Amino acid sequence: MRSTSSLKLNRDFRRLYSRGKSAPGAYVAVYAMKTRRNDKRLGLTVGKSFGKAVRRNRAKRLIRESYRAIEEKIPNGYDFVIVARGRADGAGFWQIKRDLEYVFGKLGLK
RNA sequence: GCAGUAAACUGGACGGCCGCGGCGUAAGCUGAGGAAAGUCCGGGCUUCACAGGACAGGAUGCAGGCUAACGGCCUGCGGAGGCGACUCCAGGGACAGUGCAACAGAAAAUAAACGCCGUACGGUCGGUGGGGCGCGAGACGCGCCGAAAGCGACCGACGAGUUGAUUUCGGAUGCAGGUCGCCUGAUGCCGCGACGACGCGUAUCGGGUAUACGCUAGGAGCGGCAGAAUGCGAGAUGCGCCGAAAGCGACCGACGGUAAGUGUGGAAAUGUGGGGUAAGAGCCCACAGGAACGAUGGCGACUGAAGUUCCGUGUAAACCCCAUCCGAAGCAACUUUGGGAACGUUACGCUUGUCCGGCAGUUCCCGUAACAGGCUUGAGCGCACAGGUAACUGCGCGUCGAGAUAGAUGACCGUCUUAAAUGACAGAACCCGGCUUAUAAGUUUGCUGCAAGA
RNA sequence: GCCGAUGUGGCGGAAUUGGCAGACGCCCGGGACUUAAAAUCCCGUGAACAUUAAGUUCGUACCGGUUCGACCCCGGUCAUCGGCA
Repeated sequence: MRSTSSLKLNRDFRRLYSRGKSAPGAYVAVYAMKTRRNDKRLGLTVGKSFGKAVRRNRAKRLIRESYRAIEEKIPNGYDFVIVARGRADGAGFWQIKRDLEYVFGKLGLK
């Protein structure tokens, strides 16, 4: 992803959960927060209760691909955390992508 | 063809385009599995100064072989199951010792409670064609009513309870109406045994204190034997009371013998039949069963002819004994790069216990340390040949097939194979060998049984 | 990744040298008391079948094994919880 780096530290995730703006969708939930950087950072989370390793990897890949498809339309200067919800298990690529677009629209960042 | 059994394999292929990890200056090349899983075993590798000994602790447990090693694999042996192909088995030792075996049952591992048998033993009692007195005409069988007894069953009640079949006694009365070698006779033993349980078993039923059948406990009666007085002769019979010598019998107790029997139980001292005995017993005999020794064969587990000796359970996935093996920790190991503190010659430490021996700088804390190495060529994979029943081994040729570090494989399409491909189980984290578990659908081969055909 | 522990009614929690499973408490249901409720007292309560009554079978996370007999002993799965950095 050209203009996006990844979030890795636990304290970054904690800061977004407690102080970021959030919006739930059918399959994913997005936390967003403004930063003073001039690029974007993204963290992906799939909880352990979601399923075994194969299902969690599948969900992460679909979300990452969906994010890549709409990355150009999202402004810089933000951190995001995308959380996969339990219903996303078994969902197709188009469903995830439409839901992600809807959620980002809800946050007014599209 | 149907049914089965054993083994092996596949787990879609090719391409376009937008993205991701690794290698590479670049072009480009390459990128999850048969289980990558569970972490149940075994190793490599690394560190603990050296990796030494003993105990504790743990693991394994038929034989021979394979392997780096194993609790794995192969081939056999023994046992169990199957008509068979074949499958399954933690498969050493219970005469080294200790423990445990609830309930039921007389008794559960040191047998003896009941029973059976014996005794010139002790005690209690019984009945009797016997003796005395009195009454008196019926008796036997069947049916009715009531009571009692032993044997069983049941319960929100455990009781003078209810109930089942059986037996005995009594009562009222009805039916019926007997007998000549016969009547009385407590009781015991042997044999047969109508009937027969709500007990036990089997079958049926969706199920039941259901139904059916069988068996058993119980059991009138019949036959034989033992049993006290030389009974009686046409009413020989019946009932009540008194009385008790001898003999007989029963019960209780004592002493001894016995291991046949006793509804239980997973298991009761090997089973059946006969002899034998006071009663009994592998006490003896026949047949059958088991254990030890044993010729022969096999490297061995094992086999087990003839024969000899013997016959008190199970449990060691209870403690235990025997044999063999095991130093510990794990890539978050460890190596490399700082700062501070403490203790110092038997103190600390040597990676979960104890002791002995041995060693010399060791230990702790902080930087939520950093980032690099460890990190992928290895007991590797494929093919051919040779050895071996096989597991496996040797040798030759070819080949390189992920290496991430919040963690890379995804999206959209096309073509082909196909019943379907929109995928069943499932994602490497130092690396191997196994085991175990999950798995849609499909393919191939060997073998077995049945049926048919030639 | 490594190490360890636990699993018994609706809930907590007993039962162990291997011998009657569900003690005890809470919740729940029914009844008594009350005008009604609370509190209190009494009774019941694992599941299925059968209910007039008596009863039968299955049940200690799941699947096997050892044993006459398993919550307990052994092996294997599953789930949950805790610890190490």
